[in-house]
Amino acid sequence: MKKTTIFWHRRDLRTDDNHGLYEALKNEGSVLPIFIFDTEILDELEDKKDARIEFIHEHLKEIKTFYQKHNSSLLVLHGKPKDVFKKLTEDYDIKSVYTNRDYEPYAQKRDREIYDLLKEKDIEFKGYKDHVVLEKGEVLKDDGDPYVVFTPYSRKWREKFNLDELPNYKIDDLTPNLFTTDSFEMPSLEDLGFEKTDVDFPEIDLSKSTLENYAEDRDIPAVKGTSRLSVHLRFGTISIREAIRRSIKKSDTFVTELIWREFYQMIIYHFPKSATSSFKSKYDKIEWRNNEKEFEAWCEGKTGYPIVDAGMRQLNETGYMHNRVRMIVASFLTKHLLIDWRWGEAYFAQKLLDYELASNVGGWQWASGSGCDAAPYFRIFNPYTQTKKFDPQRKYINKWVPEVDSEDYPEPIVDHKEGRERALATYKSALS
DNA sequence: TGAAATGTTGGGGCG
DNA sequence: ACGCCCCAACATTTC
Repeated sequence: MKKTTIFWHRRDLRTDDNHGLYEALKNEGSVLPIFIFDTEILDELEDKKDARIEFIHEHLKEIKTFYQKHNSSLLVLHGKPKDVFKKLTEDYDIKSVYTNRDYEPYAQKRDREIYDLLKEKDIEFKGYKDHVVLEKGEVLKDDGDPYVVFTPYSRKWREKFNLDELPNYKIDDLTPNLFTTDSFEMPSLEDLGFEKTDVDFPEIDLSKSTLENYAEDRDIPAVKGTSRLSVHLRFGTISIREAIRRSIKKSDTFVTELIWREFYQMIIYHFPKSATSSFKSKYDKIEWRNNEKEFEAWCEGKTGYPIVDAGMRQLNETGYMHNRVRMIVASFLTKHLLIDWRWGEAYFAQKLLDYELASNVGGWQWASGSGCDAAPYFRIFNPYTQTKKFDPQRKYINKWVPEVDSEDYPEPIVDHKEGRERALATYKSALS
């Protein structure tokens, strides 16, 4: 049997500027690219019309077309990664497995298991930095500890970053016959137990005008002022290096957002427990009200607070919510309604096309006050003030809550002043 | 990557 | 001209 090297695609659904793929082709012959639809993850998804699965599926088709142009194919599998690899080691004489590193707790555990499994059979498992520009261990305090505060982290990140040294892993120069020549059928969406949706996927906008106006426009939800990059970065349909190359000289504010992303990736790697418990443990003492009826009203966009309801309806209808509004609805849920941030986090996980655990947990813990470098708990957003500042014409509100001025629109679920004071009292007693 | 409460200042109306 | 009050505008502090 011919020696084969596997390249395992995960959250890097592209062949262009892909570090692990580049290394596999550079160092090995006969590379077999694979992707696994992981049932450990898929089985957790309640809605069988999940646009994210469709997004992955669509992009796998594109990747496969690319490989086919090189007389190869893409092997798409369905199952538990461990079982899949056991089978692969029986079907192929595998020399090594290449992949790109993933810093989430589940991925870390999965990769450790695969590493152990392969090691028993004397197969190398090699991971590469691809998802971020600077990873764990590269941006540390002078004493070697990871940063837990954003501002000094970002300062160090910018110090370490060098545009001229930013690699572009082009595989066009590498010999294409390094791929295996097998041919595979890809499972359909239905084979995987999912259905087509009618969701539109956002297209990347890194145009000159968008980036130049980014600092000013990004906070206005009625304006199309953001890059729409999130879902593409999450699934790696664009490389982070390419995103930086195209933006770094045009908008500092935008690059700061990309640094926030790396900051949270680093936090989840160093502090995996923060995915499910408060970064600052004393915040776990807060006595959440966790009223299910109120949670339902929040989910459905029926709180009687127009800006909150607009955000939740945008999320429900499109799988996306403007970032400014994400902060407002998160503050409202955790402060005004005193509902556990994990409930909100889980709802976002279910609905957001661009759901990324590290950023989502980071954002929710920031809003609830429990996170590293979070806002102090007494910073409570006033939904009306936020509306005046960021949606003064109420364009965004009118778009998503057309009945806002009619009798059908509900009364506020809680009075702002009372909600604010209740939150202050509850947090204060938990933290004192 | 707040907002509200409280404090300070200074212009203007008025007796 | 003066003191007094009101209050907007701004600054500071508090939550």
